[in-house]
Amino acid sequence: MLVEHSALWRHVPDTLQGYQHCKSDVIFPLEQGEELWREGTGFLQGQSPVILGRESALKEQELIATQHISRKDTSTVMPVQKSHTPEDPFEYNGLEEDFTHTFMLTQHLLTHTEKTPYISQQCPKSLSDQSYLNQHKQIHTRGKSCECHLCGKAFSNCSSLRRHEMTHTGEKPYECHICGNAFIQSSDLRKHNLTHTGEKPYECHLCGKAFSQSSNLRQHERTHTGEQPYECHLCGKAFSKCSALRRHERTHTGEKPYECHLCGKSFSQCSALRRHEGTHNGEKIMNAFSKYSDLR
DNA sequence: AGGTTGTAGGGAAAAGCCCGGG
DNA sequence: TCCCGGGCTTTTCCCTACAACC
Repeated sequence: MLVEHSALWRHVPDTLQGYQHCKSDVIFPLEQGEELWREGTGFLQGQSPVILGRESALKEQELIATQHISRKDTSTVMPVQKSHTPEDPFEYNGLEEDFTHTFMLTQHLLTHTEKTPYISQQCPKSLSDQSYLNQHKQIHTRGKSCECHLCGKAFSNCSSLRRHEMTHTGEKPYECHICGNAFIQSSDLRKHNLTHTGEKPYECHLCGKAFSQSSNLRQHERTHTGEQPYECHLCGKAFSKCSALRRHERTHTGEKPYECHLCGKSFSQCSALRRHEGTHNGEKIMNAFSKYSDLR
């Protein structure tokens, strides 16, 4: 099974994350051997060259990750898994070590690929990875004084850091009394509670449709505005949401991750597989019917 | 013509994480 | 410092429509 791109994407520092780029904007060019970053001309021109100046390292990283990362007890059919929990570790075949977070694994992988440490120009600190260094720079440039010792990310106050550190430790202090799901932040629990109450406080002013989360409303509003911020860099076709772009990109790559367990035929979309499986059900019914007829 | 498939539009639900303000 | 609300982002699953093909 291929590692999902989120493993790599999570590794991209915030200097990228504020941008309206689907992660495939970054990953796909890498797969095609393109440069994300060129001095003054890169498609993310104007951002820190830190990330994109190391496209070769990223390519190598993804290649290695693709070759070595496997999830324990993976299903061969399901293409993408939910986010990973501490109980759901990643395994690096090369060393047979478990990593509770994908980013830890990617960081670890870099220890095999990069030899030169990255030195902060503002302090004596040296870091094993340039994205760490990028995070670390915020301490000097943005007055962020609290730094995560695990990933290098910097925060303006230590309570933010403590909360962030829970993403590493797996600590989730806010638990739902109804279903037992736990969350790092109280606001996340409140958001979750709306799924139990059915409350939908966000209403579209154009059609009145209501949503439980503001982001779902925003997604919906694009159906009114026609906004399509996600563009395929191969054919130029644009989509209103990132997942639609990623689905579309499979038409270029030929990737068909959904396989029929009855006939082995593969499909690019889950719903296409399900529809196809219905044709087998029709066959089963016809077979049963003909057997019944034979008996009579 | 009808069945099957490829593709895309859009909805729904949910979760992870960060930021800024009180 | 902590809590809270808001915002951004992503993911998965689903249904459906339409066109093309066999």
